[in-house]
Amino acid sequence: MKEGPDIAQIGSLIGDPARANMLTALMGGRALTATELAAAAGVTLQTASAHLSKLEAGGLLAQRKQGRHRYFALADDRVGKLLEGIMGFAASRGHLRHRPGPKEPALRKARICYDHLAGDYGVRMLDSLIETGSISVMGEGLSLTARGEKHLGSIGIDVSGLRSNRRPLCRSCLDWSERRAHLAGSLGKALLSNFFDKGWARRTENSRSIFFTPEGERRFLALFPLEPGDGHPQSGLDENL
Amino acid sequence: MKEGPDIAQIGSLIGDPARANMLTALMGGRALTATELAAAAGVTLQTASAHLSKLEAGGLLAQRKQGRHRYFALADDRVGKLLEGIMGFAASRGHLRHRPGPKEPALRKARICYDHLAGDYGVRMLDSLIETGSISVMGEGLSLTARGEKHLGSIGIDVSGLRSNRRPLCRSCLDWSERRAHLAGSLGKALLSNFFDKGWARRTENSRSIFFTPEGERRFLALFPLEPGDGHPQSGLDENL
DNA sequence: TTCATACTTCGATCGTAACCGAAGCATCTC
DNA sequence: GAGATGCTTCGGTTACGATCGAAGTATGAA
Repeated sequence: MKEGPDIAQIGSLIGDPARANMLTALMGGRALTATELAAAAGVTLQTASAHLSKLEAGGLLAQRKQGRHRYFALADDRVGKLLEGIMGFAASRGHLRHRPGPKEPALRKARICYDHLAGDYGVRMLDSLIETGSISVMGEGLSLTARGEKHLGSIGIDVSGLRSNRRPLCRSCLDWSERRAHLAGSLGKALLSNFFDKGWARRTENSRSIFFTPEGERRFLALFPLEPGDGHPQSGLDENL
Repeated sequence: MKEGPDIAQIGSLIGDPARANMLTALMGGRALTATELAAAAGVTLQTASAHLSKLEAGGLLAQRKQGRHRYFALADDRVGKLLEGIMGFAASRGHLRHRPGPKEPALRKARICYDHLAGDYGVRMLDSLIETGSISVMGEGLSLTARGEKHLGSIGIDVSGLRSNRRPLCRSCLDWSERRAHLAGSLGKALLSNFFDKGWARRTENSRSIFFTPEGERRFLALFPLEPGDGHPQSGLDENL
């Protein structure tokens, strides 16, 4: 039969638990050293080294040498999208890896998805942007309105600068915990960076979850209000789970 | 670390060559028996049976008993989308499973992707629909215009009937061979069925490729004309590889 | 009932890949 | 230079899962 691309190869790359743990850790968006990834995967350094070689040879990872450290990161955002897609599918089938632990709620509330905000807060942000007319929904796609450009400009997002980027401005990304869409693309990245810069939120160690300060949380919720009782303004974006 | 859904489990399901062959064969859209799938995977019936049990337990396959046959199919179109996504990724990394063989050109020209048309012809069809104003592109999404509804109605597609369906009407699907988008969704399915019903094209045995009759090919190309020299009318849809 | 077909289950084999200890190489610090 | 840290390579063990032969079950045909 031998038809089409070899899905078995990348399946087996993702299929090993140690490698899957590494990839999941790297979904946090920042580059990690081999030692950190070994800890994340729960294996020794030698084993991790072998896994990392395979992942790199398979085109999933990129590495950058820096002094005596070797930093690994996802090769590009297509890898992130692929992984989030598989996560969404796995979540929909109930293949959760764990009994819900103490870190689970934080992860569902706000986490990083490659480079943008996901989880309850991520979904809320997109919902609010749509509800207030900053982003319009067209079929499966999203586009920033003139009103939205002004709105985001007022909080310090340089939209025209982002437009010159090759990467799409708005993109929807299916959230595995909420099973609805959140905002990806260069705008999604810029918004999350903005929150970090302002000190509203920060990354947490060893986890994809994002910690909001009380003040940051207050400001975030005020900036992205939601009409009470109207939980699902995203027409056509949440049907695919 | 143990965060999020278990991507390793579904990765390992897809990661075995025999199972990957089975899934690829089932991307053809029709249900196959265990014996047929064993042949497709190149393993004995006992081995195939074990694989099919795992795939079903993992939620990738659904089975239907019919007499003494047991038919297997992809569980739903989300599985198809997941697989096509992985195929697209694998193709972009050059993980082709084979040296290009004799069946390869036919597969690139026209093939079935779960239930709709893919390959060169699939991409052409969407390009033409966009160029003639039947479908409009909005960000990453697609929507059928009033003009398009009339146009397709004239060839026997009942668009209003499709709209009542829960499944989205238009959806773009990334084509692994062309690396551009083709039309999925209920409309994509309806169009391919229409071609089959009219006798323009038919499925081929043991392959995902679609055979067009000379007459059908002529009609198809006439129905979906393309401005010469304008190869890439899809703005924003082909950037993601 | 008898036979054939379609498939599953059992049991055993076998190959591969994950794994780690130990040693080796590279880079930084002092 | 000496020592420490970060990582890779080598070699050998081990465990898991893919595989198939043989036997067992279910459905249909004669």
